[in-house]
Amino acid sequence: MAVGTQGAVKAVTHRHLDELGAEIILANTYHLYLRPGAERVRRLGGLHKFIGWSKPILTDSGGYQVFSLASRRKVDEQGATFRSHLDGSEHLLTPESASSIQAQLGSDIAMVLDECLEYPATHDRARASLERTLRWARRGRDQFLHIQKKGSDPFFTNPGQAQFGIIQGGTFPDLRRQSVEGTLEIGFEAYAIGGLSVGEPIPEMYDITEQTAPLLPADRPRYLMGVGTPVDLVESVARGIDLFDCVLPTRNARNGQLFTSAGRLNIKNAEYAEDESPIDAECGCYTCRHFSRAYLRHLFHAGEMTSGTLNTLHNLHFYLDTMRRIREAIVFSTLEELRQKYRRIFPAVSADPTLERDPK
RNA sequence: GGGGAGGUGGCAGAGCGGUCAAUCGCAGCAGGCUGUAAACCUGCCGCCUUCGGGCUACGGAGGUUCGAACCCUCCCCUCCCCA
Repeated sequence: MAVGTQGAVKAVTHRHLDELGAEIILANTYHLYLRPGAERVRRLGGLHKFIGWSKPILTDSGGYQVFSLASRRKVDEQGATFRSHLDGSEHLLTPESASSIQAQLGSDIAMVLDECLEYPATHDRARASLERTLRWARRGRDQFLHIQKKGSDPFFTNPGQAQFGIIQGGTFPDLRRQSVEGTLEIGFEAYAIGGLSVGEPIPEMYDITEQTAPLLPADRPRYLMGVGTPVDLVESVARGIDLFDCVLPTRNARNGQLFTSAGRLNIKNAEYAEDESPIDAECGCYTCRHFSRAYLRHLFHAGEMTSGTLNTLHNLHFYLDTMRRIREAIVFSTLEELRQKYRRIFPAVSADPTLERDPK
C-alpha cells in the first residue's frame, strides 16, 4: 500500500496510482480527524468520494502516532491524549473514537487502535503495553460492531468496512504469542503485526515476523505494518506476510533516494550531473522511459515539484513491481532466487542493518 | 569637483585588540529516512593531517602592540549622495 496519510499520496495523483496498478492506499485517522475532520468527511460522502478514489482504502488508527508523536502525547488506560501538531490543541483518541472516526471516514479497512511500542523496551514494559493494546482492541472491536449493527447509523458511510486487529509484544516471542492469542480471541476480519520497524535491528524484525506470522489465520491477509525496504518485503513474504505499507518509497523519492535493480541510488549526487542514462535501465516506469539521471538530478537541486513526482512514480513502480515479482516467484516456486537477488541488490540492509542507520 | 560608506572564506553578510580558521544564511559535497509533525533531517564545507594538531589567511604595503580581521599611515579598488 502506498501511504497517503492525509488522503493523498504525496507528489502524485490518483491517476498516477491507477496507472501504476496500485490497488489500495492507506490514510490516517489521526491526521484526517484533525483536518479536515471526520464529521466533515462524512458529510462530504465519505473518504472515497471526498478524495476521488474508488478503490480500497485502509485507514490506520492513530496507533503509530502514539509512537511517532511520543513527545506530544500521554497515554493512559482511556486512550491517548495528543497535543495537535497543527495548532497545539488537545485531543483524546480512544479505542472507541478511533473506531467511530474510521466509520465516519468510511474506509474499507479500519485498524483498531493500538499502542505502538517503542524500541528498545523491557519485557515488563512490552507486556503491560500489549495487555493494554488487547483491552483497547476489545473496546475498539465492540465499538466497531456496535456501529456496524446499527447499519443505517448516520455515522456509518461504508457498510462493508472491515476491521483488522494488531499484534504487539515488542521483540519478545512469548509476548507476541500472547498478543496473537488475545487478539484472535476478540476476533477481527484480519490481523496485522505492529510495533516493528521502529528501530530494532532488522534481523530481529525478521525473527519476530517469522515467529508471529504463522500464528495468524492462513485464510486472512497478514499485514506487516510500516515495512519496509524492498528486501524487507521479500524477506517478510517468505515469512508469511501478505500486505505492507511503508512511507519509504514516497518519502525517499522526495528526498532524492531511488530504489533500483542495482540498489539504492541517490539522485542528488554530483556523479549524475551529466549522466544521460535513466535511473534504472531495467525499469519500465514513466520516469525511466523518458528522463535522464542528469535531468532528474537537476530537478531535485532546482527544487522543482516535478522532482518529487517523477521520483515517486519511479519508487512506487519499483515497490509494486517487487510485489508483482514476489507473487510470480511464488507461483513458479522461485521465491528463494528472488530473495537471494534482493539480498544482493540491497546488501547493507540485509547483511548489516546497523550500517544503514549509522555509516560510522 | 564636493560629501559619505565600504573592501572578510564560492555568494551574501556578522565580527571591530586576545576565547577567530572567523556567527548565521545560501550555494556546494556526502549521508540518513521503514503503520509520514518529513519536498525533511544530520554531518562536512581555507590547505595539510598519524585527527593530537600543523600551516596560510580577513584588498595591498608598512607600523603600533606581548598579541591585529579588528588601531594608525600610505596605496589600490568598489558603491552611494550632491553638483
